[in-house]
Amino acid sequence: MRVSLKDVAAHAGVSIKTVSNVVNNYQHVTPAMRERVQRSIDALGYRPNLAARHLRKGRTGIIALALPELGNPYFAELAAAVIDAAAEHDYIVLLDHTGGRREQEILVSQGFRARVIDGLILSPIELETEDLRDRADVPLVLIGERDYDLPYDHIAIDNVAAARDAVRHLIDLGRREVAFIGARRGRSEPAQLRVRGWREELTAAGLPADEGLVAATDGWGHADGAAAMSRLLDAGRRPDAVFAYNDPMAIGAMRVLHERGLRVPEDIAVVGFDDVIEGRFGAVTLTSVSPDKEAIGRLAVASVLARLGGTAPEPRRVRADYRLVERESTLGRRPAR
Amino acid sequence: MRVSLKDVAAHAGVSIKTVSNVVNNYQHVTPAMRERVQRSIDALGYRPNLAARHLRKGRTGIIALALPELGNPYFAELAAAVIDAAAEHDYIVLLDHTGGRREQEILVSQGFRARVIDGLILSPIELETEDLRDRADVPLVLIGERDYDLPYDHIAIDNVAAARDAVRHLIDLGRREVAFIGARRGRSEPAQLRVRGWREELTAAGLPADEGLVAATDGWGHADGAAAMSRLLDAGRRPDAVFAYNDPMAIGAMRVLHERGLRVPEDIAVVGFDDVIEGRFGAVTLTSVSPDKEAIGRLAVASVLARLGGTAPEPRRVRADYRLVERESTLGRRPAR
DNA sequence: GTGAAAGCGCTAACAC
DNA sequence: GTGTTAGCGCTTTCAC
Repeated sequence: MRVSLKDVAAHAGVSIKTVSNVVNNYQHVTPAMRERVQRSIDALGYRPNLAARHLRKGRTGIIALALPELGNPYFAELAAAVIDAAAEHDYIVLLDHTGGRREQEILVSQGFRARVIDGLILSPIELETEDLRDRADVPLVLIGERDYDLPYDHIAIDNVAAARDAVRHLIDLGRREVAFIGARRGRSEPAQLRVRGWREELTAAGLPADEGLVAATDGWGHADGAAAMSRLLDAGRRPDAVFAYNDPMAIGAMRVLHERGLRVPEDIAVVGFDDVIEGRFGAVTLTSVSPDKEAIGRLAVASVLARLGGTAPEPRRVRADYRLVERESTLGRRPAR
Repeated sequence: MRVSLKDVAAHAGVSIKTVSNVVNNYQHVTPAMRERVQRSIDALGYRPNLAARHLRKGRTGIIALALPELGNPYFAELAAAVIDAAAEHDYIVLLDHTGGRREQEILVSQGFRARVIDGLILSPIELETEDLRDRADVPLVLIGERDYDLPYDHIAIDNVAAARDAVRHLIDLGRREVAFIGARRGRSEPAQLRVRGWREELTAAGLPADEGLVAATDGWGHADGAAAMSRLLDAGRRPDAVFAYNDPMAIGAMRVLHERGLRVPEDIAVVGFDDVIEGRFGAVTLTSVSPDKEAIGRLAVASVLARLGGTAPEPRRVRADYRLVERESTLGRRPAR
């Protein structure tokens, strides 16, 4: 059976409170007493019962992280960053995946799936502003590329600027017809900011932002990128560059180009988003926007904990860093990886 | 403030117990009473406090899943499978990553990091048999390719057989010098079973199992596979086939072959392990052993819960299915993906 | 079928 | 500095 504070107290011949003091590193305990109690703790193999502590304190020590999918390495790496950042504050992370589906995201945001959490970090895809109006009581922090006008902290890179940088890079290389792969059908448009960046930069360069070169997709995986690329080509379009919503889609698109005998970057240059490890090891390495995942994770955790501690200022947008990593899919083979 | 059972009881003019009965769907409650209480529950927006319930029942409703890393999509997909399987039983999953480091794995196995869990599913890399002798009290289920002689449930595919199938496939294609990439230095040898399969199948085919073609690595990512491949080639070896410990390593190796102008599969055929999505979208799609991740996740969860429920039989090994998916990296371009 | 009361293990007042 | 005690919100005997 499990040993409790009481057992330790009896074993050490002291009161429960004293044991509690030792366990919680309370200041005013004499070293002698501390050691005596510690000995009993070790002898009995006492481990605090968190459920009881939580009941008492009203805190669980758990924050939830809800991501669209784990299979995308970007989110996997982000999850690792959040888990590590939380661990530094003695918090543990409960991971959930929404599949990027609105109903799931709503459920998660209302604390349905994980009802034992102190706070929630959510990366929404389809969630709409109105879904967040009436929420459960735990602090919520948003991460990712959607743009919401709501009183929650939101950690993200500047998606418009990053997209502009990517398109600028392509234009600087002399490309004139830049396709965008990965806009979304329907009213929910997660890629909105990146499409906007694409449009703004083309316009700024005096180039037409040809909406016929914007390929919508249902999902955001390799296969969706491949399908979108195929559709574009089948429609008779032959852009000289492709900017994809994310790396998996860019890689899917490159596979199609390869199958059709089109060379990357000679015929078509490709830029992705997220800088996933996979992009560094293909036959053609992938140029990509690289968000500082570690910072996003760290900032998100800090944000939740600040709100939990009541020390948080007004809800705010926090910008994480990013940089454009140029590789073979735009520069060609010469430069080393 | 949070509403409790007591509040609901007062509001409905009944006792706490009656409300509890309704909340827990206890059988013997008159429909009239049930509805009256339900109305109060709805009116007050009552939601049960899980911490209290857990304290009382001694269960938390949480199981932990400890994986070497999330970045590897194989583990990410496995995590998704476990999360879904657990959700079907109203369990939530706490995800942890060990980095495949022994100390971390020991800590996790002793329930150090997550002390709120009812059970644990662990995928060990470096963990040794002796590390598991003295453990915390929650049920433990092992998954993955390590082989332990210990009284815990262990869910895995037949790694030796799968490796033999992979090598057999290469031999059937006429390959005679099959390298193995991803053995491990040091005493801990996670790849052990796969190396054994490699050795057995070569021997069975009357071919030499040339240990000089076994490349050891420190990690198991793309870069490790690339480095191992480079080393092999730099040492003057020119196998006509490579069997890699996992897909990322296989892809890393293919990148090196590509850089050196060696063709896959004409010059060197490549087989990976895990059937990660990435392998289906490279310039050369990757032949790979495809474990039934969904089954592994489902079986692991079922196993933990059975042990929790006390309905579990003797600790046992459970074999999940797998199949060899043949693609361009062994068959060449002709067959469709 | 429903109510009263004990207690899960812990923390935090408050006494001493 | 250490002990006593109440009570977090719930489930669960056991009466009624």
